[in-house]
Amino acid sequence: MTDPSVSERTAAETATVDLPLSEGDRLSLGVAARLSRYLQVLIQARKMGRETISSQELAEYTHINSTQIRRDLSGFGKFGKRGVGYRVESLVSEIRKILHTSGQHNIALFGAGNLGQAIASSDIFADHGFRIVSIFDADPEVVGKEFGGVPVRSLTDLEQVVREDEVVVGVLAVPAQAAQQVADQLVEAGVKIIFNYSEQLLQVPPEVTVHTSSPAVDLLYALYFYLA
Amino acid sequence: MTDPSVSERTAAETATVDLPLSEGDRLSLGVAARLSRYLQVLIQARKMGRETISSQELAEYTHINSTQIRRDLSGFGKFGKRGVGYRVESLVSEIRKILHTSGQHNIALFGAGNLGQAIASSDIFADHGFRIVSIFDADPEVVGKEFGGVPVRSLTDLEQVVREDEVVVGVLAVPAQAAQQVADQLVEAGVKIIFNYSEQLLQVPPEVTVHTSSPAVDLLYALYFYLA
DNA sequence: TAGATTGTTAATCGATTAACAATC
DNA sequence: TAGATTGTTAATCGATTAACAATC
Repeated sequence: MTDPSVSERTAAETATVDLPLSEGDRLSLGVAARLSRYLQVLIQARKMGRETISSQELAEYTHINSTQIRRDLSGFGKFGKRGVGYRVESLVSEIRKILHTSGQHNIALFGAGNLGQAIASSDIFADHGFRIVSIFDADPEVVGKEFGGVPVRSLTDLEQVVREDEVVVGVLAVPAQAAQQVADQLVEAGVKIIFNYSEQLLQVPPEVTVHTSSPAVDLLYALYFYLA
Repeated sequence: MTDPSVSERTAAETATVDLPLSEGDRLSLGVAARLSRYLQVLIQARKMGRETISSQELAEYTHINSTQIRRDLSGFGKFGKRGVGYRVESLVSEIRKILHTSGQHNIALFGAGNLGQAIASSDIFADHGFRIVSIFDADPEVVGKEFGGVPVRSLTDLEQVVREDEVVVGVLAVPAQAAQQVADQLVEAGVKIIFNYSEQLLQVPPEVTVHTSSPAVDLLYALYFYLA
């Protein structure tokens, strides 16, 4: 609807439609997904001390065509310098503004097993502005411990933590057979985004978004192009 | 190029072009990605004892439009039954045939820390026909141990294992600062697909595919639609 | 039969790409 | 200046969707 590339328009229509996206507009699924991926690379490039980056380099790391990257970005402003590229630091903040994710967001982690501990002690979420406020585990033995500086609590505290710490995302690193029950409790507590690392297919109301992580599926996909 | 939906064709062209994809054709990136995701849901549905599934149900779990699912599948044959849906078991094997991934594929895992152990002891890869033949770790303390029945070996054995066990994928669950070095060794050994769980941006030759896992990016994306 | 769901068409929308002028 | 890279156009290709006949 706000795509400037649509052909077969009258001149009059084009004049109004080809304007850049105004702040209030909602991004298309594709644009939001791509901007998120640019951000991933930019954050890491910044860590490595890079000051500028070209659309060509972004293309290599994201596997997204460089023309499309420039096109995506130029829809929101002139962020680059011809002959130079984009300033990493400023592009990070521009994309965060566009995605409305400049702030800090709180998440709750479920499961203090190997995967839960790996997540808690990595800074993969922290780098993108997510703070793990609590780890929940069903095992009384681990409740009270800490991983990556985050305390492990009992599932009975779930609703209170969600409310008091304004948790917007629940990350499930629990066994498949426990996943649905935790999801139900998260839905009950009002959480609208569930990130599922278990293999369980989760049943949730339509207003709740479930993202199921699927490394094996990603592998199958990569493998196809290797085999074909 | 083999898309049956392209309009504006002459009748004569249509007659030859609208045929289903022949076995030798290479799938488009999009189709291959979607088929992989159908497979993920089907495998899990089968685990749960489901015998049939409708395009509508597949749509709910994959967030892919149900018409597109039917369209994707009907390009390869008439797999469904009107009024009933698709037989889970047979659809699994049909999609595996299309993706050329009916066989067993060997992978090597790098890093025996929390994440490595979590991967080794889950059956997320096994469910999709991937076998972890070896875990590699730089720490001599853990070399010789086993996780999920898979032995931990020294990185010096890398080339030999890749050759003898026909490893096609390397999965990196190592700290960011160790990732590039392992990637270099994998490239050296001839591995063409690297699955990167570290945050490191990897430099590899063009014939090697790197997939970098990015849970935080997926979260940012989900969050955008929650906030907007 | 009645209800459900596939397979398919037709129309529109968004993604992709090559090409290149503008400009740092 | 010369080289590099953005911003933008124009054309094509693939994805998306509604709708519905076919049929289980």
